[in-house]
Amino acid sequence: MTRTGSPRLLREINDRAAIETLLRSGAMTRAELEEVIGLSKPATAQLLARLEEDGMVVRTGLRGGGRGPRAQMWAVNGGVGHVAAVALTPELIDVAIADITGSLLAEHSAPMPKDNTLRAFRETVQKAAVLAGLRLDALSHVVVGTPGAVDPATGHLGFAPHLPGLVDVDLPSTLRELLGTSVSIENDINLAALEEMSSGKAVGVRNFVLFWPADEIGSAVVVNGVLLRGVTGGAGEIDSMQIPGGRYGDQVDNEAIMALAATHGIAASSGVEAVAHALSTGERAFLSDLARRIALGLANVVCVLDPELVLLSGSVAQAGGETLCDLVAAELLELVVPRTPVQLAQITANPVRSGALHSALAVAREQVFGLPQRS
Amino acid sequence: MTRTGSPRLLREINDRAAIETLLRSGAMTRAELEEVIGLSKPATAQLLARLEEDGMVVRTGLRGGGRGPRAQMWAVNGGVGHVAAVALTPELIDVAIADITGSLLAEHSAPMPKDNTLRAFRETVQKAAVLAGLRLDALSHVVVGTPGAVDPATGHLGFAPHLPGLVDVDLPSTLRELLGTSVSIENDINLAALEEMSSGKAVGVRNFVLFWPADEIGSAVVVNGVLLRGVTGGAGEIDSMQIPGGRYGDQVDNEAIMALAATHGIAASSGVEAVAHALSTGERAFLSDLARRIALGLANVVCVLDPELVLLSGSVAQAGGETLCDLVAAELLELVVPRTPVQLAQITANPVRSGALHSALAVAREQVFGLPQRS
DNA sequence: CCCTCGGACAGGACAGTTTCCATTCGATGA
DNA sequence: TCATCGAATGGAAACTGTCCTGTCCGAGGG
Repeated sequence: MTRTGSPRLLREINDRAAIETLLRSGAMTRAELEEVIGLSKPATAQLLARLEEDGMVVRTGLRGGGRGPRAQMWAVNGGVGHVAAVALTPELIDVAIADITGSLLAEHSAPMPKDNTLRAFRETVQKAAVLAGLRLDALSHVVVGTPGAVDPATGHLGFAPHLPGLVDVDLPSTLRELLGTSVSIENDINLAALEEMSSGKAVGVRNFVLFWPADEIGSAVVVNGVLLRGVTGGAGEIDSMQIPGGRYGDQVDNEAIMALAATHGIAASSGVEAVAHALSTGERAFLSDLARRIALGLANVVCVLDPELVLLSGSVAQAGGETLCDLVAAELLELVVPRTPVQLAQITANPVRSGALHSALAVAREQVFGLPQRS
Repeated sequence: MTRTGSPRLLREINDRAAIETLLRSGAMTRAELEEVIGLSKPATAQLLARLEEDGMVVRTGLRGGGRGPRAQMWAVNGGVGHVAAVALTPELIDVAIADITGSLLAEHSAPMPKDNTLRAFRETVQKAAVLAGLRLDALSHVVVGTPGAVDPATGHLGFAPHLPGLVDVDLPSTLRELLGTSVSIENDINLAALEEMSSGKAVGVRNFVLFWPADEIGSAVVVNGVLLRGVTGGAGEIDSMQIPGGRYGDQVDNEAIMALAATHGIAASSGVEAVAHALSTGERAFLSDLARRIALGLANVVCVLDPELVLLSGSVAQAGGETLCDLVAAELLELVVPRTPVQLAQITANPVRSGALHSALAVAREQVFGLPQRS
């Protein structure tokens, strides 16, 4: 039940601390590592020697400049593990390969075919691996970011995935066999939230909600620094939330936004276009109405979670910019007691794939080093 | 940043494991303790001798019955710390005193006065302490359970507290000075959830929602085994949630339930009475309507959190019993994708004070033993 | 009377700390 | 320009702290 408590445990604790430090801060000298992990000189030296013996760390040159001899620099050996991150959309299969330190080794993408989806998936990942000089079985872990969510009980992809050939199967098992590696599947919005948390607006924020109005609406919930997935993988799937006027999804999805725009005399072929048009022409009434609708649903989320921050992301939010964001914040203030700040998400360049990469790194590091996940 | 990693750390780890085990399982012999914490016989003997020296553990008699010599029984010394749990309602100040092992030492309650609330509070707690043979400053920690929630930023009690004399002050600081001890204030529904989690229907459930329709409605949210409080202390305050028909609170509070009952020809002086009456006369239509209203709000909570379980508690839910519970579950199934089970809460005897006691014990144990965890 | 179990002691293994020494190389001053 | 100093690196030996294995003794029950 409880930990063993033998001296061996100390080794593990210190080894993990050292590798974690080297991963977080990059290459450093033995003296710097001492400082961070709090071990003495001989202990740190032995630790590094042992990890080098095991191939876990490598020497990466000498540091010059200061007084005294040039200090040996140490870094985690990237070769001990590799990961793949895949962003799946109805249009594209987008793959990135990195080593365990997080260095990007290769990128490759291919259009999503009409059929033979699985085969195309495998070939695209394999091509990316080859570009990185790897075989598929060299991948420690693969994270696939996709619309919809996987129910852990069944492995089926639920919540309107729009991905032909990937429904009604146990997707994690299927992909695991297809690639011959450990695979996990994560909701795309969740991954975007992960990315905001590690290098966007939500750095250091332990409780926030990322709201994503696009073709489909959805959200990601982070509680105590951990992504909330839900028992059936459906946490944050607020499309079916009931607000005054009916289902939330029916009021802020693409069609609803276009319809709302039409009532304000704005003709547009998509919600994004309508918002962009309204913004450029200074049509505030439409944006206010839209903001009120968005805020109605957000208010319910804020009631339940009382988060530190609400982030708006996705194409519609980005089109609306700070203007829409401020309008939503003002409407939200009228509806709920907490004065939750609303901000635009920061990451715009492929947040899903970046988040998948972070997620894959966390899993692979746990596999290879036994590290519990950290950001 | 990272832990020191010296051999001394092992001591701490093992000491904590031993005390945690003794707290969880009660008195035991050295051999039994060995088994649980995984130390050898001499190490465990030394550990106990050292803890006895420090006054942390005591010998509690000998175990007989088996072969061989009678083994010494060891237990945590309850005298190293004491806690108080207070349940505050508009009617009553209800205090319990326990030692750090959780043994109840004294109970005492007094009616809530119209004014001089703070003085009455202090005197009631002090009386309880005296009954337990203690002075106020012997209390390691006091947890006060109350309607409403404390905003950590201001210390003010928000969300309709109904407690005269306790609003518009920095309540934690005020009470801390009043008692001269460490005090924390916790929402009553949150404490009820804590109690369900430690000895009710939610044992082992890491993600659930406790819904509490009574005079006021509210809920508690547990995520990853941790109570979610929210930045302003307002997590779970779903009273102001917007559902079709308006504010959730206006549709399922006491008055709304009576009004709804009236439309079904049921005259009652309270919501509880209306529900009880409907149940005894087999008036299903009213209960169905009520269940639908309740489920509408719950559906939104389930959308956001996708919990493993929804518990219904509070007087109205208890009056409705399994019948109402099943009706709510059925309605919920129509509204959301996840098939979240809905159950009646189990703890009916003063769940708030019991939860406060657990909470206070957790804090005091961390103070006294440095234990990071909750049992 | 013997077997079993609790308690205690001794020797050894493992991990890390302290202390000391040799080496290197920029900085300082003659 | 060159010698010297001092700071920083790398390594080795001796010591401390913690726990484990093995052994022994004595007290009870069967």
